[in-house]
Amino acid sequence: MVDVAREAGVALRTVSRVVNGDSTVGPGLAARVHAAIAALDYRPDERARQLRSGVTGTLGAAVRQLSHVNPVLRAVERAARDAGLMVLAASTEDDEELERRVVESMCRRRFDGIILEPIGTDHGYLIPELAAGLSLVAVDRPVLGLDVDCVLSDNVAGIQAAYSHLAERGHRRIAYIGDDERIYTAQERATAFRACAAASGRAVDSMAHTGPIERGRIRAAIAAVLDGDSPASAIITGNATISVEVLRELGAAAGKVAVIGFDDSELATLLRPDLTVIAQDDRTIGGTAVDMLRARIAEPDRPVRRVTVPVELVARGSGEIPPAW
Amino acid sequence: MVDVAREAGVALRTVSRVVNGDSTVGPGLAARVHAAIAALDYRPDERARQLRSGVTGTLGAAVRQLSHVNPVLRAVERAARDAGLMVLAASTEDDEELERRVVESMCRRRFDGIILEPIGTDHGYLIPELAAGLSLVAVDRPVLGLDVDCVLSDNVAGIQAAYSHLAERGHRRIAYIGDDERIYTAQERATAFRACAAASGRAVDSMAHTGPIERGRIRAAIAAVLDGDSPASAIITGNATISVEVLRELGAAAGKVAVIGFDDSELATLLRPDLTVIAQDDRTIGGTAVDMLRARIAEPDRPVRRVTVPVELVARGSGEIPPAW
DNA sequence: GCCGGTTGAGATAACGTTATCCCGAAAGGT
DNA sequence: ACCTTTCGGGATAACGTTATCTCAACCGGC
Repeated sequence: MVDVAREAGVALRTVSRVVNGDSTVGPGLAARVHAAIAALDYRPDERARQLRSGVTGTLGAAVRQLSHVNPVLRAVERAARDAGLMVLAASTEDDEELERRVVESMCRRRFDGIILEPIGTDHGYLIPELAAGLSLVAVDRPVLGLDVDCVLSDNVAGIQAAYSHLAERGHRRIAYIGDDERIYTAQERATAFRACAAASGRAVDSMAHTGPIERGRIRAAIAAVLDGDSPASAIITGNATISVEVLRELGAAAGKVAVIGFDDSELATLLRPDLTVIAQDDRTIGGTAVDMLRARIAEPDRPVRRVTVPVELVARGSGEIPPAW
Repeated sequence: MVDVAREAGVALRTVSRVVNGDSTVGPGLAARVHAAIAALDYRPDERARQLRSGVTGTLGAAVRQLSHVNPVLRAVERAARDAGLMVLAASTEDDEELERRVVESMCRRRFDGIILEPIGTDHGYLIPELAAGLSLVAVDRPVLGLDVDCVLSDNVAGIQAAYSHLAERGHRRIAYIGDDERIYTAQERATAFRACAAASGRAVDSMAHTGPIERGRIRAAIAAVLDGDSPASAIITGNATISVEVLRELGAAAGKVAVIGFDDSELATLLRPDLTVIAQDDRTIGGTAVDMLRARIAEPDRPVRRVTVPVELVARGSGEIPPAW
């Protein structure tokens, strides 16, 4: 910048004014400065600008896997863009240690705020950051043990809707195959399922199968649920990946048993019959997360809010298969 | 930092030494400084550190859609992490203007280098950045008109492999349904297909259908190719999204016509028969991109390299369906 | 001819770090 | 007792910006 000033024969401050489009600089000087900028390949340094001016205009997004389908992240990017903010994202890979490194790195860069899909149970490292003024909104799962803004889907209502949908169509034996219950959403959905089953007076244990997503486990769960003297006539799955694996294992039998999947996906309309799903409102979740983050940035001491976004049951066929008597 | 120094009763420079784990500071003083850091909720400012020290340790990734499946990005993140670099990513949304904003923003932040999935045809805005020392590697598509490092899949060999695979199994009428040819890879694949068809002495035009991904267009293309007096017995698709749409439209007819899809995906083993695909070597593409970027950062004047990564035909069933005579 | 207001532009001091240079004291050798 | 090392630590000056203050010149009005 000092070189540009010398080249243009003006003061340092005038170069800054030109770069920032300050109107108090005459057109002649501005042209000289622009010429000097082009001649010297001058690039302004955002870090120095932020350091001096104090504004960053940047949001961080720490999500499980950047390279996976993540409609919430898409909504976050869109909402942030509409608000004139830039989003820089990184993956946490479902690794607590990596999550910590990513978030701390974003803090050191003084991002205005962070949207986090939290993993694991120990978020103690956040305490000093929050004390030092970090604005944070958790998405999809709460930050356990810490009073932090968050936006969640209504998992319980989703499972209830699926269960009722099936029960109303005459299903008496409804099974649930879900993800590892160490994951918050998986635990919440499985618990909701067990409550539904218990409320309708049925044996719970034989119908709820949860654990890590492995082909062998899914196959065993399906076998346990469909074989035997009183087989299930309907299956609710715990998330999109489980849905894929269950449908893969069911194969030709997919038309014989009712299936409702948690999470919508492009697969849902590829299969025959199309998959009935409990769809999360990703647009609303992402948009709300950005709104809440901006509100917290503007007013750090505002009360913590926990927002639950409704889900929607989308009937497409697989959930409307009647029980085989 | 100056507050911490005062609190601990040491010089500013000593706080910096402690934060950076400099061994020349005595354990007693270090403990005092750490206590002061904790007491004052001091967070080091990465921007100031970078400004002074000159090192950022950060790579930018500008990809089409963060929230879509992108195995290359995953490989990039992994390789960068192994090299001790942080990756911050943003979406370009297939929008030239947004790509420019994202890349320029990363430049102003002085990221060490950028990995870019370039879109569109006009990358003139990159010229001054490159002149000013930007390290950049293009992935999946080249930066048209500019001599820039890039890592590409061997699209031509992939199409040739698919065509031969089908021809060897007796298919005489092979069709291609691809993406909009304004997209580089789509154009390259379509051209390769036409060359294959011409080489085997067949009419080309009626068998190659390209254009934007819209359900109506795909349906019309399939109808044009399968109906009529000499219907195609095999279809090659131009990318994963086209594969999904083609299979959706084929429906029950999917078992009657051979299909080879470009790009592997989790869908491929969900359908019956499983989908034969031309799989890109995402791991190698991502890893190579990071290697090349690091090499260019280390040696800005090294000659530009264009690397083509082989693809692999994975036979799973759908590509081995014999022609129906 | 003087005064108040506007307008264009320079000087200087931050922002929060680290690099460089320097110094005092303790340790070790003759 | 003196000289040299080594080591712990301080003072000061950058890094590339912008905020704040200042100042000169110009202009119209009375």
